[in-house]
Amino acid sequence: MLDFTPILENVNTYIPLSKEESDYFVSLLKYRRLKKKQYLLQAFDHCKYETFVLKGCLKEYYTDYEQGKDHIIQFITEHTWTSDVESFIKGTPAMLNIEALEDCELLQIDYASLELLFQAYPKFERWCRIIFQEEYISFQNRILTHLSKSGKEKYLDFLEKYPGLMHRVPQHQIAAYLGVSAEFLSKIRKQLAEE
Amino acid sequence: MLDFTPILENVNTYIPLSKEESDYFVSLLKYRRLKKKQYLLQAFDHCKYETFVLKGCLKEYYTDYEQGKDHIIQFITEHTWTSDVESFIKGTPAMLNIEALEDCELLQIDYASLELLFQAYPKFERWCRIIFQEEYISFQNRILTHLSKSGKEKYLDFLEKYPGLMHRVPQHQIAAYLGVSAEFLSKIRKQLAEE
DNA sequence: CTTTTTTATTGAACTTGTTCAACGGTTTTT
DNA sequence: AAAAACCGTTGAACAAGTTCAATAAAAAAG
Repeated sequence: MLDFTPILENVNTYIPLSKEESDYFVSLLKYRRLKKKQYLLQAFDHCKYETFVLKGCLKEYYTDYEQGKDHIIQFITEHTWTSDVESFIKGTPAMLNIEALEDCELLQIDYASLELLFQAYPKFERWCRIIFQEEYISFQNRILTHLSKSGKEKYLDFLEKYPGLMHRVPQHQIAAYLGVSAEFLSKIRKQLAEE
Repeated sequence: MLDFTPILENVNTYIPLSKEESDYFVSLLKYRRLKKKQYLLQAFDHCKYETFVLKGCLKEYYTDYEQGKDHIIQFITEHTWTSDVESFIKGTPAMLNIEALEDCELLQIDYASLELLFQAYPKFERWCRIIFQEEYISFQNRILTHLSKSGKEKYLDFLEKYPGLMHRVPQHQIAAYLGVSAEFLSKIRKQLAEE
């Protein structure tokens, strides 16, 4: 039997839900599993779902075909949401890939269901607004980091902000998140170890 | 007499408003002028307003005291919104400065008024949610740019995305937005001119 | 258990971008 | 009208980060 506690807690942090509201919300969710290396979303497809991670870890990234390089926008771990927002909302082809780095358990809601939810209980608009505000703030901080910090500083910040992720994700992918080459990250770590 | 057309159009893009809703919204707004070089917000103050720009141009930036450098998050021009979102919502001290680059005319709404508005007409939550979604997408693209592009490419992208701003804002501030030194931007421009 | 694939490290040569200092030309301010 | 502050450019020396190629270790697949 499926445990909806984590997702309900996630919503309840921002808007208190009645039994009726919780039940309706839960009735719109679909359960899905994904094995390591499988795609939740591929670039150029239409992103049909907002996805909540119950278990596992994924990466959301952009592939630059000219350079032949991946750039990681975000790692997505337990109890957070992911989607290609623009594709989800506007129905345009996705720009991003989302791929499982571990076996995952997920809950998904599609666009039509979300609109039903908003119409039935407008307070969910508020919840969604607050989620986006939070993500906006964290993207803003990420931009500041890129504007002002060296590779070494970005790496140290990452360790503080996402403790444990370093041992869960291959190092060259951390590099693709920080915006440095895999080789350079290796040299940063060597230098830090020598201190 | 004040012209509320631009701000009402801005809202109406996302949610259609009745006369009553428009009137109530407008009644909550305060008009304000700012001269060039004046602050709309200073770091460590509390950001009390969301601000809509009727006329003029501002910069939103973070001052790194260790390095003694400013890093520009965004230029804000006509018909867009600005605030230090985290400070506005959570009441914490602002991290950012917002300063007029030209004489400005502004409309402002404070936190209490915005909550009144949300309670009176929940559809404004939707509007606010969509605004944040849009800004989220544009921040995401900015991060991708920083992950994948050289100084020259970032500059060319900037010219395309914000035509005219180059001639409205001092060049060294464009550099502080792009994340390169003022001298290097000058060299990029020289190189482009020679082609 | 063996093969293949993925991952991390290292060094050398190279590229991109920074720093510093100097200069001349505008704007502002007084 | 003079002085001060601001702005953009340039060159030389330097620092940060990339690329490429080689190597070894670890993990996944057969």
